[in-house]
Formats: sequence, structure tokens, C-alpha cells
Amino acid sequence: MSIHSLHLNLNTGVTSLASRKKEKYDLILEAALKVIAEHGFHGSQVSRIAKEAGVADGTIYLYFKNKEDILISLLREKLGELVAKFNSSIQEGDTADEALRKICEIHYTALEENVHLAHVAQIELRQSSIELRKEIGLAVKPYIELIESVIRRGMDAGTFRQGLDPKVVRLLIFGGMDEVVTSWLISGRKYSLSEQAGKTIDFFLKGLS
Amino acid sequence: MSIHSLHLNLNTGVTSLASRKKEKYDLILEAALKVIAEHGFHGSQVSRIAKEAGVADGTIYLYFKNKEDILISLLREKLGELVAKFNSSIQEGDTADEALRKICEIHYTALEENVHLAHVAQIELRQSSIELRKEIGLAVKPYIELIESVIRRGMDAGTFRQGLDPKVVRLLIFGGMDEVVTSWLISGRKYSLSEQAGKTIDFFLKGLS
Amino acid sequence: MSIHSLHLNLNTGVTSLASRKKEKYDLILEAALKVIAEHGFHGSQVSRIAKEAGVADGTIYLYFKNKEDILISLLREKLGELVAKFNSSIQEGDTADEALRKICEIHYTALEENVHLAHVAQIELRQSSIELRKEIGLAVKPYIELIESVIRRGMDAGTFRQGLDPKVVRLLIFGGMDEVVTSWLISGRKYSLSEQAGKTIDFFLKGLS
Amino acid sequence: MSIHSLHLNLNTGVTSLASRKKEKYDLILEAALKVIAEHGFHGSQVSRIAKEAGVADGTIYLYFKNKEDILISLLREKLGELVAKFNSSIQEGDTADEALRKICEIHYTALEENVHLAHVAQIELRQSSIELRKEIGLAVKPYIELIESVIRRGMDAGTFRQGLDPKVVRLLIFGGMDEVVTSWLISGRKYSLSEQAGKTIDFFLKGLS
DNA sequence: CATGAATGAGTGTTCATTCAT
DNA sequence: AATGAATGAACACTCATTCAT
Repeated sequence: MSIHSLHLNLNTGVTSLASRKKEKYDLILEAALKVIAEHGFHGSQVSRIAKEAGVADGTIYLYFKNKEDILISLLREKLGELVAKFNSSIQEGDTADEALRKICEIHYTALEENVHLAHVAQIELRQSSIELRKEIGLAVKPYIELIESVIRRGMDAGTFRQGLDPKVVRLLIFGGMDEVVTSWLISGRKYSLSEQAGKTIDFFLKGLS
Repeated sequence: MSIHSLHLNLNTGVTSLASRKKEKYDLILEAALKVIAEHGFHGSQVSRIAKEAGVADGTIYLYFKNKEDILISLLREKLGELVAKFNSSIQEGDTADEALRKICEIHYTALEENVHLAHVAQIELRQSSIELRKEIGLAVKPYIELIESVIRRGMDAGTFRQGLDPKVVRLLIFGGMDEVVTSWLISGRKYSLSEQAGKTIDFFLKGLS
Repeated sequence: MSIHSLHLNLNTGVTSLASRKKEKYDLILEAALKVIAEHGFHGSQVSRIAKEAGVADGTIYLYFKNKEDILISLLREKLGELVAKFNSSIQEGDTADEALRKICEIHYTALEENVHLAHVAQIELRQSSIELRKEIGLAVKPYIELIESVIRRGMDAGTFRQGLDPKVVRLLIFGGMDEVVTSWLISGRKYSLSEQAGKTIDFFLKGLS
Repeated sequence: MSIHSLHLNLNTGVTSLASRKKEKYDLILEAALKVIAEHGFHGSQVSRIAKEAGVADGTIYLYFKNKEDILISLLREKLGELVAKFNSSIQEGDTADEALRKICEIHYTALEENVHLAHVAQIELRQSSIELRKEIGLAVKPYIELIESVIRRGMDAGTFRQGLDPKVVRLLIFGGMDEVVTSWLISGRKYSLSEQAGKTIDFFLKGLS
């Protein structure tokens, strides 16, 4: 390392190397989110994301392995934030009903408030290769497991009836909500998504009969 | 057209010009189904589908407008068959419970028995352009409406409770089943899909509580 | 052979086999002229010419070796008609001046009266392969030689001055008229082409000085 | 690094980013000129031009919008050079005769000395689409207007006779020379083109009579 | 003679990724 | 670390021509 680079390091002394790295990393992810939401999956060339982020094409590859890595990272980061929000919202003392209601409300509200993310998560990211879809599955898993844990808690507490298979029910709940969100998006968001939470929970809790 | 030619058409119904045309049309669709299921959406070049069908590349374009048209046609044909199966299975006298149970059982069984179709419908076709996705939506609509009609029938007969919003419930039911199928596929089909129908219906009918 | 096709033969019984052949040959050429003039060189697929002529694609190949052969034949026929028109117009007793004036007038008038032919000859046929261009050269040759013969006649008669090189002058005359026609076409035919004949001949006869 | 390369570096020390960009731009144009002249319009695939220029296919598209853009640029550059040559050759004090003589001599000499250019300009470029032909027309226009200005100058000075229509005469002159060049090329260049200039001017100035 | 379904060679253009600077 | 010019593999689609009927 030369004196010149040392000098540069002194200049950036206030922000650590790690945080600078983190800054540009986030910059690119935010750019990717915006570009994909605006131009769709097929209109999201690496060069366009780089331009939006204000960096050179090559710079992308200093922070991400390849294009797919950008998408996977994007999902992981955003979904991680969402799961963190759930965890902080669901109090220890919540009943299973309350926890499930919160999950559904946060699910709908978070996507309603962040249409970009909703569009990318529900529409664009699903146009990806098998490898990417497996990664998406991994990223979604913690969320599905969160739902399962709530179901188990309800069954243990006697709030939910016995005989349910939590592995199947978690899918039915996640898939149901997922479809409601996609349908809302495709409709052109002509109604309030968060207002569907009541009906959704009502169906999940009491079923058809 | 004379009586004679009409008569001939009846006689040669199996190998008329129209049916030969139909044959090659189906041949290509079957090849497309196989190739997409095997090699994924991105590995399904037109030339590969042509090779699998045993026809020249150019022949594809005598039967389909473009590559996307193959996929749309594929979905329309297969989904049409499925909806026909539903309609012929659901008897007039069926209660809403029975009808919903049949829908779920046919949904799971049909996809379990035709893994190629399941793979294409659940994984590959979702990686398509917005235009294609709209077409898919149109193709799926009759099915979702079938579910809605069963819900309404149940509510009218007093089998299902009042206060349900059929527009939301139909999404929760379709989305739930859809997620179960996708999960089964991604798991590597390590368990029986059709055996999940009981638990699924149980949840739909009685809910969690 | 059925009675039906026999009946057809009776209908065409008045025209000999040769003339029927000739008829379809001409039919295709007329169709080609129309299609090329309307849709341009690149829009003139063999199938389109066949459709315009009311015959099957394959029928074209019973009368012409290949696509290029259609174009060459087209030019030969039409240019042949033109040269015949010249020859019948130019009287034995005409002076070279009069003959040249007639050539120019017929050249301009014929193309003005047949815009289709003009378009194909001046614009479309020049977009062809080298082989075709050589053929075009051969087809045009008799016409250029006609011009040369008039020049020689004028020099022999003393009407035209000595020292001219007929081989060069014939090119200058043909090229000049050709450019005037093309320019008129590209301009959108906003003025009368045949009215340019006077000025053209005036320049050819007296030059600039 | 050797003295030789050092020497070269000194020589090319002035090469700015812009000039290097210009270099590759010219490189591709020169390659296109050579390839089109050698293999004809239809044998000039973009990949062949790239190979001849020693660059990758994709590189072409960093400098040119598309294939047609290469041809248009080629014509504009080369014709621009030619017009510049005319302008610098024709002195203010030249009489119209002298100016016209120079135009004809440069026209013939320039094309005789650059057979590639001659071939492309006279034969290949004329096989292009209507859009391209319009571009060609635009590129040729300044040259035709140069001829017209000389004619007008001669008429004003009394060198050329009155009553001429400069708009028609410019076409007759340009078209005449053009045909002589094309004929020379098609003949296989078996005689000297530049030696035809005398006869050509002689005809233009004095006409036939 | 006539048909027209089938053929399959041929190519301009995009864009993820690299690497010399 | 950052750049961005250069790379080159990959692919849908057209259409002149053939040939079994």
C-alpha cells in the first residue's frame, strides 16, 4: 500500500472501510429495486442498475458475484427487514390469534406501503431461473417458519383446534395471503389491500362452515 | 359442400386435413411441455422444441405465431382440459362441501399425475413476460370463478356461513392450494400430493379455531 | 381424372396448351410487377407474388427457375416491348435528330404512363444481386445499342459533328435520361416527366455552349 | 518497454480519448468499405466486417446504431471527402468551363483511384432499402448542387448559353458521368476511366450538333 | 400440371461479464 | 477501489425452394 492510498484512508477516517463498502452495496440494491420495479425484470440490465446507482458497470461486480446475486441479495435484505418487523411486533404475551392477525396486517400493510417491493417480490422475481427460485425459497423460509411457530403456539395453548398439520396449514395461510397480494397488484391496486386483512383472518380462523 | 363430401369427412374424421393439422399442433405442444419441464424456461429454445417434436424449426411457425404463443396455447389447452374435468365431475346434486372437496382432489391429483404439466404450470410459466402473465391470468380466471361459484352456492344453501366475501375467499383457497402444490414440487415430490387434499379441505371448511 | 376436372378442361378447350402456359407465365409476371411496385423489393416474397397471381407457391417454379428468374424475365419482357415500340416508331426516313427526339419522348412517356414499371425499373430492380444486375445490363444493352446506332447515323449523315465517340456518348445520353427519370420518381412525380423531353434533347443536341 | 515502443508512445502521445475513439470508428468504416467491395452487399454480414476490422461483433454497435448506419456513415464520410476535394480544387477565378472540367476529372479520377469506393458507391449502395436510399440522396445532394452552381455561374458569365434549365441540366450531367463510371466498372475496368473525361466534357459543352 | 405443407440455412443485435488502466 | 470499453455467445424468426400427393 502506497502513501497515496494511506492518505485516502485518512480522509475517509470518519466512516470505516466496512461502512463505505456497505454504503455502496446498499446503493446498488436500492437502485436495483427501483429499476426492476420501474422497468420490469427484462428491462433491468446490469448497466441500467449501475447507471441508476451512479457507479460504473464493473463496480457492480466488486460487490456482487453476478446479476442473479443482486436479486437474491435484494430479496434477502428486504425480507430480512420484514421478518425483523414481525418479530419486534409480535409480543411474547400475544395469543396466537393476535399474532396471526398481526402477521397478516403487517404482510398486507408493508407491501401496500412499498409498492416497488411488492411488485418486485410478487411479479418480477418470479420470472427468474430455477436457481434463483430456490434461493427465494430459502429467503422466504424463515417467514413461513414464523407462521408455523404461531400455529403450533395456538395449538399448544388450545386456541387452535387439534389435528391440524402445521406444515400444511402454514402453506395454506402463506399461499392464501400471497394470492390476495398478487391479485391486488394485477388489478391495478384499485382497492385497499390492508383492508382485506380482516376478511382473511376471519377465514383462516373460522373457515367456511 | 355436398352430402358426399360431408359423408367422407365423417369417414375420414380421424385423418382429415384438419385432424392432421391438429395432430402436428398437438405434437408440438406435447414436445414443448416436455422440453420446458425438462430444461426449464430458459433452456427451451424453439429449435429444441422443434427437434423434440421431430419437425423443422420453421414448421413451428406454421402452427404458432411465435414462441410465446406456444406457451399460451399450452396453458390454454391443458387448463381447458382441467376445467372440463372439473365440470364433468361436479354433479348438480353435489353439496358445496362435496364440490369443493372434488375441486381440491382433482387439482392435486391431476398435477400429481402429470408432473410435466405441474412443473410448467407452477414454476416455468411464472417466469414469463408481463404480456404472457396476463394471458395466463385469463386462462386461470374460469377456474377461479368456478371456485367462487361453489362458495356462493354453499352460502345460498346455508352450508357455508354468511358474511364471507367470495371474491377474497376464492383467492385464499386458490392461493392456498397453489402454494401446497409448489411446495410439493420444490421439495422434490417426496410425499403424496393427493393425500394433502383431506387436510386442505379440513382447513378450508373449519378454519383454525 | 374425375368428371369435374374433365369439365374444367372443356372450359379451357378454346385456348391451346401453349397459350395456357403462356397465359399463366404472363399472369405471374404481371403479379410480380404489381407486387414489387406496391410492396418494394424486400416485401416481394415469392408467396406474395403467387397469391397475387392466384396460383400456388410451387406453381411459380414450373414457369421460372427461381425468384431471380422472375425479375430478369420481367425486365426482359417489358424492356423488349419498349424497344419494339422504339423500332416501330422510328421511321426509316427519320433524321438522327428526329430519331433521338422520339427515343427521349418515348422513354419519358412510357415510364410516365406506367408508374409501376418505372418504379420497378428505376428503384427496385437496382436493389438486386450482382448476378441480376449483369442480366439487367444484358436486357438494357439492345436499347443502348439503339441509341448508338442513331448517333452513328447522325454522324454519317453529317447531322452530328465528327470526332464524337459513340460508345461514350451513348452512355452519356442514356445515363442522363435515366437520372432525370429517377429524380422525377424520387421527387414524388410532382411535375410532368414527358415535358422534360424538350430540354433534354436541347441539351444533347447543342450542349452547354 | 523498448526504445521502439517508447518512440511510438512519443508519437502517439497526442492521441486523446477522442482520437482513439475516432480511430476505431475509422477502422470499422475502412473494413466495411473493403468487405462490401469484395463480397458485395449481401455477403457483408456485420460479423464479417467486425472480423475484417479486428474487433468483436458487439464493438460495432458501440460506434454505429445498426448495420445500415455503417453504410450511411461510410457514404457520408467518403462523399464528404470528395466534395471537399472539389471545393478546394475549384478556384474562385475558374471559368465555368474549367470548373466543370475539373469536376468531371476529379469525379473520374477519384473513383478510378479508389476502386473499392467506386464499387460500393456505384453498385452496392444502390441495392439498399428505401430508407437508406433517401439518406444516399441527401448525401449526394451537395454534389449535385455544386454542379448546378457551376452551370448558373456559366450562364451568368455568358459562357453558357441562355435558356438552359439548370435543374434539368445538372441531372443530365451527373447522370451521364454516373453511367460512364458504372459502365466502366461493369466492363471489368478494361480501359482508363479518367481518359473519358475529355470526351465527356466535350459532349457536355458542345452537344451533338 | 398444380398444390401448399414442410423444410432449415442464415443473421442482426443484446447484454452479462471481464480486465487493462 | 473504480472504471467503462470491449467482448462474443446466444437465438428467434423468415422465406426461397422442394416434393409427396
